[in-house]
Amino acid sequence: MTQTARIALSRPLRRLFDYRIPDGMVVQPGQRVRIPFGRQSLVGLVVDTGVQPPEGIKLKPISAVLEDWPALPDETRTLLQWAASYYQHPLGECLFMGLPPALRRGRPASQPAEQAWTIVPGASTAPLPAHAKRQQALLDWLSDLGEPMGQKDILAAGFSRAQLKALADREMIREANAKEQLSSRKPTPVDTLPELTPAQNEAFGQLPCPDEGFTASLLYGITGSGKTELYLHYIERYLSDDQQALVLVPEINLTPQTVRRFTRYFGDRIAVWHSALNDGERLHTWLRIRQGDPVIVIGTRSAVTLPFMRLGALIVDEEHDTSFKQGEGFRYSGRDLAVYRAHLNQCPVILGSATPSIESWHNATSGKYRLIRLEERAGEARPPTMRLLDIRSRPLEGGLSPRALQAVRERIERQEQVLVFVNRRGFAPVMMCFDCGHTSECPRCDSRLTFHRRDRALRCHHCDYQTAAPLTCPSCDSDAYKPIGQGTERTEDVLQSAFPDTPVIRVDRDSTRNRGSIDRILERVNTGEPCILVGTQMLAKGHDFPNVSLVVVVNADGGLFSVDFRAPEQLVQTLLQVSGRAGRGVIPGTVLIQTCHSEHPLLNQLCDGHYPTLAEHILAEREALSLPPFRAMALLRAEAASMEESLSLLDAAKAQIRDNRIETWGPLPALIARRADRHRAQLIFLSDRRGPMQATLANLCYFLENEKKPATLKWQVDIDPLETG
DNA sequence: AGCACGCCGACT
DNA sequence: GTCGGCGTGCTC
Repeated sequence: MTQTARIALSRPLRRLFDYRIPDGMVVQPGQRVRIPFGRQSLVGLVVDTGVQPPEGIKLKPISAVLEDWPALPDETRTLLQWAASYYQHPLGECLFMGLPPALRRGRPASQPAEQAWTIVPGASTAPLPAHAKRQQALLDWLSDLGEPMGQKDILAAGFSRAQLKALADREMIREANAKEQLSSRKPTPVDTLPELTPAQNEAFGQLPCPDEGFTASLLYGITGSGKTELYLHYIERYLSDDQQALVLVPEINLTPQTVRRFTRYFGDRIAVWHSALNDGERLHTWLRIRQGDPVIVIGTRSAVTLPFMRLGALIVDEEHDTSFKQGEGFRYSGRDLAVYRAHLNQCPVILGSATPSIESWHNATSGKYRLIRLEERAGEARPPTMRLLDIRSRPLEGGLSPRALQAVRERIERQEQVLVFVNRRGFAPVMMCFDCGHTSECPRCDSRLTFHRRDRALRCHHCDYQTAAPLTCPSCDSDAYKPIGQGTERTEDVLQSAFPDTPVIRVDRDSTRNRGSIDRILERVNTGEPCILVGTQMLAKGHDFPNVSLVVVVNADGGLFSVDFRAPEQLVQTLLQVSGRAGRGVIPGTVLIQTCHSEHPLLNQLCDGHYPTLAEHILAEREALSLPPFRAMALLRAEAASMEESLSLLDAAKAQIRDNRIETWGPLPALIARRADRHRAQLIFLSDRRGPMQATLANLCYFLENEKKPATLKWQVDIDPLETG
């Protein structure tokens, strides 16, 4: 009987292809192979062997195996296969996510050893021409070191390739071999961990012991309670010297500061994984993990697909953060995959947050996860006082009420720092004509253009359209054509003129576009000098500003009356997170929340600062409406050149649903129906049971893929969507 | 996704 | 008369 293999390709195809295994070739699942496909030669991943190929097809043979071990180890492969069916995404694309780009392209799974140089014994005494000063300096330097030095470091020290070559030609230095390089690598010194506070110790005692196997825990720790210390201690205490660990963090939290904090205690065991790594760095780290080096990976969501061989613990920090869910393509949740991964590896997973997602809170309070509470701030810090400021019919300057400005003034006079938070969601500055009411709209989207004062540009935040802001109204030519609403720039200006001697630092996507700029800002704030930070979401996330004593929320109302069912959850999380930036040091913190709805129950509960109450409130609402987490939700989105095309595809999809356990809502045009000249609509699915829903969606994808339709008509499914607008 | 084959407009 | 536009069909 001929040997066969079922193979996945890095293509958006919802099917696999069978090949013949030539005599003498050994192939197992997870292995990389080279195969003929049509008239091209591709890299494939073996999914299964000994399969029954479809009838009437002549199998082509596998050309070669790329290595004799599986590039995807069993758990990683199982994880990605599960994810492919859960998220209805083509298996091949999912599996190839588990490979670094170099391996996807078929490059060898080995690392070219870094070129290093070492001195030839006795060479330092031999004479060099007197004019060869740099060569002499290099020779002396290497001689003093007495061990091999990487070429990168030599060049970084100011020497040139020419100087290296000259010395090599004189046979005074030579290339070091791998063994010499390895033995010369010194472990970085590590500090001992600071002691835990009594409250932290109490929580620590409740964390799962790894020999319990799989456990999922929610660590609910208020802002400033020191969750990171707990993670550090957990790894230190429970991870053995030969085990690997994964710490997932939101993109924004993976700053050099975070990494430094871990490296201080774990030295060379720390490896980072995020979108800014280049292909060489990715390959290097991937190989380290695949070889079973006892690394502790700090990474963003895609790190969950790394080929861990001896995973001992998983931590998801700020687990509520929406950046754990990929927003396009393979729309997976890194947090949810981490939980499944822990289950596969039979190891603990800890989800940490001061404002847990409603899903996780539900899992914890219903007993599916263990709930660990840490409700005391570490050190001297006390929770901040939160107050609502009603701004109905109050004069505002740059969005700030007189009372808020007065509060800022008091803090600055006391040499403290202030954070002004602009919740830009639905509150961006637009240009409006005060004579005819004209507002500038994007020609390609159903949205208004945002005014950027720096370069007097009008930009669309939903596509890449931009244009110079006209000086007079484009409709009636009136001079009364002015920006309205508050953006960070306007608030920044008002604050700067009110406090000319105090630095006003704006932190938003525009001011942090350059690499490392956020880090420079953080360092500046950490000097403790009085300053005013003005910014968006970015400021809400996990940073520690010990000298900030006042947080002003310019407008809290964006999420109060949204059509998106997750808006209240996200509003509460954002406001509590940003409030948590106040009073982390010894100075007590105050939070002022400006609102036009000071009687709103959600905002009033928020001022008690007690997240569990809010979470229970939101959960009760979700239950009443049979929304997640009480029912599973999925979304089918469509976009096309016209709304009719989008809606008719969704109608056809809806007609395919015969299972009465699945409820459908829609199809309806999206909140922003036209975006970059594409007309978007969506169909929502809800069900009590995940199984039937998954089966139905799989059939639906099969149907839609085989339905012939114009090339411009695109569709996608989103399981557990975060945005339903 | 590629990459082919295939059938209609402006060029040496 | 040809080069080339991208429509649709297939890849074990």
